[in-house]
Amino acid sequence: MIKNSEPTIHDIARELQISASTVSRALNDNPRISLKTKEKIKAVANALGYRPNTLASNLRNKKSNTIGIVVPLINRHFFSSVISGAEDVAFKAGYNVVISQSNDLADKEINIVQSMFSNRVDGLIISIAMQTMTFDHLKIFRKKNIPLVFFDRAVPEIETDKIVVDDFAGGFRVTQHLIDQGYKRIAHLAGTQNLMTYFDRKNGYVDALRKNNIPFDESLVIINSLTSEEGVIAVQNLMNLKNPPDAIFCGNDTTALSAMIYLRDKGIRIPQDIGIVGFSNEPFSKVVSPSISTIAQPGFQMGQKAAELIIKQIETKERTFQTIVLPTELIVRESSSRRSFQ
Amino acid sequence: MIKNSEPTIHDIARELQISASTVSRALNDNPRISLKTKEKIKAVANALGYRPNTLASNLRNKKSNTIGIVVPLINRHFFSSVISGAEDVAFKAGYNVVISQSNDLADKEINIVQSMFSNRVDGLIISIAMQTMTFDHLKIFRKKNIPLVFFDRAVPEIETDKIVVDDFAGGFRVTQHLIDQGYKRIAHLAGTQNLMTYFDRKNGYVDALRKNNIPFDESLVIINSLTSEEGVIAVQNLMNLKNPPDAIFCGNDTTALSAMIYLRDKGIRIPQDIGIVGFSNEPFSKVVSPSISTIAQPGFQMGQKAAELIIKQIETKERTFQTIVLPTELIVRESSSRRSFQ
DNA sequence: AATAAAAATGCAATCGATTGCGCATTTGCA
DNA sequence: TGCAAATGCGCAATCGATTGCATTTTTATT
Repeated sequence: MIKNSEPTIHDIARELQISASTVSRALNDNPRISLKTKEKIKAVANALGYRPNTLASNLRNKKSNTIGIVVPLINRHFFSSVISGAEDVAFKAGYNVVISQSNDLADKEINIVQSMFSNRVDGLIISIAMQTMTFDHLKIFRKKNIPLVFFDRAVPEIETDKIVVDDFAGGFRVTQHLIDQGYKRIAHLAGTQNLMTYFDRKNGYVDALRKNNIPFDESLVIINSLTSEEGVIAVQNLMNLKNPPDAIFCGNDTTALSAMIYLRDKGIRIPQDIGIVGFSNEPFSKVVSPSISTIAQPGFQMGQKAAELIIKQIETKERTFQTIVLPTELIVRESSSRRSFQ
Repeated sequence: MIKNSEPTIHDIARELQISASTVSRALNDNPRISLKTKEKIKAVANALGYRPNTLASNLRNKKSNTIGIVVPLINRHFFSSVISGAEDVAFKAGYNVVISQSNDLADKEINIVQSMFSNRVDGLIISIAMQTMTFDHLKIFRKKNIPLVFFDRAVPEIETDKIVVDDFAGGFRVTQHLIDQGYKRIAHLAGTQNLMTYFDRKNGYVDALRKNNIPFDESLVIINSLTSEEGVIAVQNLMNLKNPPDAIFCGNDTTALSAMIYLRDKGIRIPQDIGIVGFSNEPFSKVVSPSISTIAQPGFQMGQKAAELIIKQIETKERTFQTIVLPTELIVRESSSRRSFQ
C-alpha cells in the first residue's frame, strides 16, 4: 500500500523501532539524544524525504513564525519597497511574511486584520488605510499583547512601535525651498487630514509660511485623496483663482506629475512660471522632464526597521515602544529650480 | 484566575455545558445543530471574543488556505503588480498569500520553496530566479501533486499551468516596428538566455530580421542581466563597434532608460540618431523624455489569472494544464518614432 | 401509550510535533 | 563488586479544531 501522504516523525520512528519523541528531539538537535541515534534518524529522514510539518509545530508551540504586513496597495513603489525590506529581514530571521492590501478601504482592512489574527501571526506590520477611522481592530492586538508596528501611516492613539518619516520637516523643507527659490504664492495639495502623514506635511507647510511671514491663504490649500485625476482637478481650481499660485507643493509625486502635465499642456512653463514639488521620490520623478523635486522616503530601510522592531517585540517580553522618525531628504530637481533659469 | 490565552471552542462548550463538537459544528453552520443551539453558541462566542485558531483547523484539515508566491524582487513594478493581482483574487477566495523574493539567487529560491513546502502551502505561484538552473525543488511539487503555477519565467521541462506573455511576438513586433521606422542596423540587448522570456524575445528579434532579409549580426547582440549599469556598458560597447547600430531593442525598460541617458549625455539624439525600444512598460517609460516605446505586460491581470489557476488546481482534482499566453502590446512612443521627426 | 423514525448532540480519535516526567541502561568511583 | 549518578530514551498528554460513529432526545404515527 502506498502512503500518499507526507512522511511524519512517526514514520521515521516506526522505521527505526524507536519512539517519535526521540525522532523529534534528534531532528531538533536536542542534547539528550546520542550522536549515533541522531545520525541514524537524520539518515532515515533524508531517505524518506521528510519535511517537518510546520503547521503541527506551530500549533503545538503557539507560534506561527509568520509576520503579517498590511499595506494600502502592494503595487505601489513605496509600499513594495517597504515589503521588500521587511521580507528581507524577516526571512533571514526565520519568519514568513503574509501580505494583504487594504485598497485604502476600512472594511477590507478590518477583514484582513481579523483574518491575520485568526491565523495567529506572531506580529503585524501595518500602514493604515486612508479610509480607516476606527481602530478597534488594531487595539485588540495591543490588548492581547500581540506585537504591532506601524509604519508611515500610524495611529496616534495606539501606543506601540512606529516608524515614520519626518513629514513635518519634509513639508517645512519643501516650502522653505520654494520660498528660497523666489516663489511668492505657494499652494499646497494635501491628502486627507485624518492621516498623520498628510496632516504633518501640511503643518510643515503652514509653519514655513509663518516663519517667513507669508500670510496663510486658505484658498491655496486643497485636500483630496491625491490621485492622478484629482491632481488635475485641484490644479484647475487653483489656476482659476483670481490670484493663482506660482508654486505648488503636491502631497505626492503622482499629483505632482499629473499637475505638471496639465500645466505644460496649458503652455505654462515649469519651473519658470510655476514651481512644483512632490513627495515620496517615486522612481519616475527623477526621469521625467522636467525632473520633479521631491522628498525621499527610504522605503526599503523602513521595511527593514519595521521587521527588526516586530521581531524584537516577538522575541523579547520587553515592551518599551519607540517611535523612529526617519529623516526626510529634500531632493531638488528641475521642477522647482527657478534660480538657475532666471 | 485569568486565562491569558485565547478562548477556544472548549471554553465555549464549558460555558454552555455542551460538547466541543457541537460548538465546532454550530460555528461552521452544520445543519445537524439546531438553530436555537447555534444562536446560543454564537452569542457566547461573540461574548468571549472567540476567534477560531486557523492553525489548529489547518492541521486537522491538512489545508493551509495559503498560497505561496515567489518572485525575484518584490520591489519591482511588474512583480508587485502580479502580486497585487494575485492577492486580490486569493483574498476574495479565502486564501492568504505568503510572499518571498529570491533576489534572483538560486540558493535563496530553493530555500524559500522548501520552506513554503514545510509550511504546507496549498499551492505555489512562482517566477523563477534568473540564476536558477536546476529545478528539483520545483519538480517535487509536481511529484507530490501540489498545485504549481509559473508566471512570466516558466520552466519548460515542468508540466503545469503557465502564464506567460508572448515574448516571441513582443520581440518580433519591436523589431518590425524599428524596421518600419527606417532603422537599418538594429542591436539587441538581451537577458540571460536560460530564461525563456529573454530567449523568446531574442528569437522574435532574430525572426523579424530574417523575415525582412536583414542579415543577423552576432556582434549586435549583447547578453547580460539587464541592470541599469550593464545597460550603459552594453551601449558603450555597441557604440564602439566599427559599424555601430542605429537602433537598440533593449531587453527591459531599465536598460532602455540607462542607455538613453548615456546616449543623450554623449550628444546622440533619440530617436533621430538612434532608436530605442524597451520592454515591460515600467511606469517611468511613459513619462520620461523622450518617452520610451515598449511592450506592455499586464502584470496585475497576470497575477489574477495565476491565482485563479492555482485555486482551480487546489479545489478540483482535475489536472489538465494550460499555458496561457497573454498578448503583448507594442506601445509606440517617442524614443523610436523617427518618421515623425524626418 | 408504545414504538418507530427523525433530529440533536456527545464521545473519542485524529492531524503531526513537542515536552515533562519517569524508567531503564550505562558509566564512574570507592 | 556495589551503588549512585549520568545518560539515553519512551509514555502520554498537549496544542485547538474536526468528524465518523454512537447515543440520547424529540417528534411522529398508530
